Order: sequence, then C-alpha cells, then structure tokens
Amino acid sequence: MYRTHTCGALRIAHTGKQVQLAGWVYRKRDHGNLLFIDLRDHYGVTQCVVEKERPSFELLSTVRLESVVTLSGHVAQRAQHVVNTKIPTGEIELVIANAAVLSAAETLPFPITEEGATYPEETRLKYRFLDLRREEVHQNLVLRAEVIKFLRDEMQRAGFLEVQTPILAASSPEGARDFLVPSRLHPGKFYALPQAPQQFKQLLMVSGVDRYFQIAPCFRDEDSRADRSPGEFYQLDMEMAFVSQEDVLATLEPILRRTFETFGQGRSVTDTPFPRLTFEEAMRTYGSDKPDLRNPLKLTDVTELFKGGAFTLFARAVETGARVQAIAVSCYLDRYPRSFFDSLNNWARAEGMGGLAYILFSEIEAKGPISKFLSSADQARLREQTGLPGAGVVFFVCAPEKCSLKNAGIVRKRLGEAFGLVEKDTFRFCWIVDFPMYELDELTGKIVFSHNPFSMPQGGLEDLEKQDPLAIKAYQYDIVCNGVELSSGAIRNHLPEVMFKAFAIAGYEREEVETRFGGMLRAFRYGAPPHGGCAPGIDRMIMLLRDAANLREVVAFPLNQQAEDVMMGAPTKIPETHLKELNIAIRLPVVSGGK
RNA sequence: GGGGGUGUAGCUCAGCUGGUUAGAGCGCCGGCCUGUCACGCCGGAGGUCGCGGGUUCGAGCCCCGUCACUCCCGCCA
Repeated sequence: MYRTHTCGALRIAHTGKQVQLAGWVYRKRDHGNLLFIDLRDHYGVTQCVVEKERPSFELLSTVRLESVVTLSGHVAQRAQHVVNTKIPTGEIELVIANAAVLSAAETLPFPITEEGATYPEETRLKYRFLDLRREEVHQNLVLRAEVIKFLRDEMQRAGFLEVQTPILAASSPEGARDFLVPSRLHPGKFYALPQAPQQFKQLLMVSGVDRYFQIAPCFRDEDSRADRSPGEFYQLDMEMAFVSQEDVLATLEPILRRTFETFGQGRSVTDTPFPRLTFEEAMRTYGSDKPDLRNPLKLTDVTELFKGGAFTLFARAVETGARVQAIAVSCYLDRYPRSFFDSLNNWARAEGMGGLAYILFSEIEAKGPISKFLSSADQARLREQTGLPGAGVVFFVCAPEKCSLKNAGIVRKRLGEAFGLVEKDTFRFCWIVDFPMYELDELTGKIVFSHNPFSMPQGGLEDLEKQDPLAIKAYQYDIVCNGVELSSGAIRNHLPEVMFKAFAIAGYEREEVETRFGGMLRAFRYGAPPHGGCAPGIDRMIMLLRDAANLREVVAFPLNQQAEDVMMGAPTKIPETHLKELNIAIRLPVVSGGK
C-alpha cells in the first residue's frame, strides 16, 4: 500500500490518526533542526514536518524537489497561529515518522512551484510531463475533462446519440491537406485521417439517426496559429435531421450558454437568443466575419465625404476605387498625447497600411493633421454619420476596396485595445449567418466555393440557375465568441440535383462529382432527410474559459508550431523494412533535403 | 512560401554609444538556523553570449549568412 489518503484529503477530523501519503516533494523549508515538506499530488498539498532526531530527517533533507516519496506518521492539528488558510489542508500537518523515496528527481529544467511564470515553449513541451505538474496547466486538464463531461451530458439530455465515426477514412479531395496512412493490404493506396466527420455524420442522418454528436478528433495538415493546433484538434461535432437553420442555432446556443455560465467563473454570458449578424453586416460594421462584440467600436463608410475633396491623398485614392472607413472613439482628448497617436500611426504603417489619419474633435472645434481639409459642414456630417456628438477622435482607414473592410477591422481591434474599450469579464456570443456560397478566386478569376461545398444554397435549384452565383447565399453559419470563431456549420445540401448544379457552377463536371462524392450521392438517392449541424471546437472553448494565450495551454500533449512532438520525437524516420512492407520508397527533394 | 519578434548560467532576465575579469534573482552544491508555508542568513560552483563568417586595435552589442523557437500573412472546403 502506497497511501492511506491523498494529499488533499486530511482535515482536523483526522487528528491523531496514523496515515501514509504519497506524492511529489513540492517545496522544502529546511530550518536545520526542523524540516517542512509540502507534499503534492493530483488532489492537493499537505504540509509534512520532521524533526532532526527522527531517522527519516537525513533522507528528507537531501531529497530533491519533485522526487516521489511516501511519508507516514500521525496527523496533528496546527496551532492557531500557524494555520495556512491558503490550502484546504492548512489546519493540519503530517508529523513524519517514516519516509521512503520511491523515485528520485534530477535537477529540474524549470521550477514547478512558481505561479504565473512563463517559460519557453520548447522547454515546456520537451518536459511536458513536468509542465503538466504545474498547478495552472494541471487545472487546464481538469477543466477540459469537466467541460467535456458537461457537454456530453447536455447533448444526451437534448436527445443526441453519440456515435464513433472512423479514424481511418477516405481522403477528401476538398479542403485542407489530409494526413495520409499507407495501406499494407492495398499497395499504393492510402487512408486519410478525417479532417472532420462531415460525410459520416451526414450519412448517419440518412441512416435514421435523428440527432448525432461526438467529441470528435479532427486532423488537418495545415500550418498552426495561436488558436489553431497543428495536426489535430477536437470538436463537439453534431448533426440534426429535419431541421432548418434556426432549429440548429436554437438547439446549440442554450448549451453553449450553460457551458460558459457553468465554467466561466462568474463572467457574464450573452443571453439567448444570441445576436444573428449577416456576413455582410458583420463585415460592414466590424470589418470581420468573427467580430469581437466586447469592442464597442464600429465602422462607417465615409468614402463620399472625401470624394473629390481637398484632402488629395484620399481623394485620388477614392478615384482609383479605394474606400474610406471611419472609426469614431469618444474620449477625453487631454488623456492622449501626440505620441499616442504617433505610435498608432507607426503601428498601422508596420501593418502595411499607408498610415492612420485622424481628426480630433473637442466639443467645439476639430484639430489634427487632416481636419483643415474638411469643411465645417462636412465635419458635422462626419460626426453625425459616425455617431460622435461630443469630444473624441475619428480615425480613417483608406484602402483598396477589396481590403478596405478587412484593414478597418484590424484597426478597430487595435483601437479597442489601445483605448481600453474592450469589455472585461464577459463572453459575447453571436452567430454570423448568410455566408456567400461562392466567391471569385483572385488569381484565376474563377468562381469557387467560399466555404463548405456541401451547404444548401439559399433559393435552391431555381436561384442556382437564375441568380448571379456571387449573389447566392448559403445556409451557413458561424458561432463566434469574443472574436474567436468556435465553429462553422450549415444546413446541408441533401438533393443530388442541387448538388450537381452547385458543383457545376464551381466548375465540376457531373462525373467528377459522382466519382469524388459517390458514397454520399448514393446515400442521398435512397431517402435523405433534410439535415444540418455544427461543430464547435472544444480546444477553443477551453482556451476562452481559461483565458489562455494559445491552444497548447489546454491540450495535454500538443505539437509545436512545426507539428513536431519534441518530447517523443514525432514525426520519425521509419526503418526500411517497415517501409518495404508498405511498398513505400522515400524520395526527398534534392535541394532542401530531409531532417 | 513570405514578414515581424526572440535567442546571454539549469530557469527567468539585465547588459548604455563597440572598451578591462559578462551580472542579478530563482535553482544547484556546502555551512548555520525548531514553526515555516515563495522560510531566513552566509559562502561556492556554474557561460562556446544559438551557430558560422565579416568589419574593428577591440564584438554579447555593428554587418552578412545560417539554425531554432514564437507570433502573423498565405493556407485552414
């Protein structure tokens, strides 16, 4: 027996009992003739104490931090003045009679004890098993488990059936790059790890499952970002039969709300129903299809105000098709010195925008570099259009039409932060709906799917045939929280004829669609219910809940940005014999070579 | 594939305009200490300043190249 209790278990009621604890030596306080050891395990920390005369004193005074030991003795109530109110076991301590070192630790590459300390990713990931011992990171794992259990309970209560879909699947020709798995039984052929269980969950709808969900692993061979794991991530994948778009939104949003209320530590959560913004509206108002609604700033298109005006820099740009977006910030001007605006201007230049023009408005007059170019009537119009009745600043972003809103969105985000306007302690959700079905490929000038080709186009076959493809919207929606895209979803296209037409517009021959998506098309010919779903990212939810800087904080064993596991050494070379069995020969590029 | 940032002791960092022997805190090793809880005090060891080249009387600092990590763009139906 290694222990009678865990390190978080003992209380005053245990006083006098003989107990044994096992755990890691968290901290040592050596007073020469008296040694304190804080022993830690998954459950907590317990102070243990030993006097010099005891036989185990010598052993414990030399044992290194993070060694694994067992300590036995009796539980003693602490005197009133030495109670530690910071920990649940702080009213007692273990008076050590015997000790044993189960596993000694070498000198640590970084301390486990320091709260809030940051260490280089490389070191942390190489010693992830140590990193995960740190309270903060350890609690991320605990929270993750609790959130997943909660979501599972919620989904089951809402009538969703959990189904596991294959990990070894067929390569999907659309979307991200696949991770491929060679087949031994079929030389030259490959499985692909699923980018998402998209097609399988649709097949489940055809199979008569009314509501499906899964905590689903997804694999994509794409470059990483702070909020995008390289390689793999988890989704709360869900799909529902016989539903319209509004049914899906109305089913998911209370579940998200309850999850964020339960685990948000008192932070407020948007009331249901969540606001629904059209894609067009989100772009026009916030310059982003994943707007952070904690930021109150909005964009106003003021191109007309500068057209042919005295400010020739803008006027000329507008003539060649540029747009001017204005962002008004209501504020007391004397709080912001010239250097503040200069640094914003420098930031904008570094971002590749010409700069950041602005007009300062006091209650009565306008100042700043370009104010003299606008007549007082135009100034009044500007105040009215951007909603700035009192003192403040109006910033201008002038850019070619195609990046006008996007640039202004980046500036909006920055201004929100710089002026400290971003609401704290809140989760602001919204749905973005009515995404365009198609877009124009900049390079080729061809029409391509702008998002999911399996989405149902609004207006059905008729609109596909008559409308300008670029005007057609899809029943496609994203759920966004605090500027983070948690998921996209859609009502699926379950009608083969509509699918053929939709793909034809994007340049796919009927036969090609038939070969690529034959499995799905066949299913849709035998009675397919209208269906749709969604798949909020689990990692991103935990990241939001923990206020984590990146996804690696909330994943037990994440890959680094180069998609390598520096702890275990993945990816690795494979012995020739193994490759031979798979009929695989490696041909590395001549110049760059392999690692 | 492209752009930005970082790289100095085991860890976190400082190091001025290029100037003598590269510093601090934590950790480590040794000593002292019976009520601490981030214990305290004294002492010590520990450095290819990522790597290679260049400029210079002299480079941690400047220049060129390169590598690693990280953030962003592309990419992510």
